[in-house]
Amino acid sequence: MGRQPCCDKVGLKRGPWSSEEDRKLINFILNNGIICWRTIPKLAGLSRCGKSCRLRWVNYLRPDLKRGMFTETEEDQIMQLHASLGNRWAKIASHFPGRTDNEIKNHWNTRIKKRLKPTEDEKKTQESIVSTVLEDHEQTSETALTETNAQNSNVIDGHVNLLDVELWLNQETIDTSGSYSTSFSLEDSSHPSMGESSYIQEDYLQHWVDSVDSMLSWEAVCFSGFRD
DNA sequence: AATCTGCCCAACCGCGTTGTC
DNA sequence: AGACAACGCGGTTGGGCAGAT
Repeated sequence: MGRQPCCDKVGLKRGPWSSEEDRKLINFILNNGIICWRTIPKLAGLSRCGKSCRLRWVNYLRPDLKRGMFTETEEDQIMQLHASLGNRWAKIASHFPGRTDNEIKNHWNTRIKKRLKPTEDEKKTQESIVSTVLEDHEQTSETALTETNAQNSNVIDGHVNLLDVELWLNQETIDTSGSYSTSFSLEDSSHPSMGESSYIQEDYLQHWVDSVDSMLSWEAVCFSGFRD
């Protein structure tokens, strides 16, 4: 029925990546670039599927990744973007150079979502607002439907598009809480794409390789310490 | 000190999309 | 046109960790 797994699981390693595997993947990509994810593990000497390699590179090893806590400004921007884009994490991430979709998604699910979770009182208020809106919409739409075909209306067979209501409610919350500005504008991302990676200065790249190397050797010391 | 509980996040899974033949 | 392969994305899982009991 469904699609076959991207690779047969036999003989392929899964789970957390070791520092040795990271080193192999980094070295390979730095020397050869990314041509075809499916062939990379074989050529780089890794017992992983291409998908796993891609994920590891994109979410963890990429040189332009910005790690660490999200600032309040970033959180506010994420909330704004989520209100307009929904769960399109890749789109949202494209507005944050150095942040990955996975990182933003995790942050949203573990932190921001809780921050936005309404209290019981707020829930009741929202529910009453929704029912009022629904009633109003039904009344006005009935009139409208008899007068016109209302083809572009948000009301389909008498039902309001709930997504619009939700967006509207979000907007309401944002406006009244004053926690973030409504004059937010989306900036063009200066995030370098993979195709542009060749423009990265050589000394910058070298600096990064050095830092990754030291990080990996530090990890190696830690891991061997644990093993001992 | 041992156990439990909840949180965080890296990694995986499966589906949709896109490209190629 | 459709079959297939590869990639990209969003949802979900599970292991490690910290704090609570």
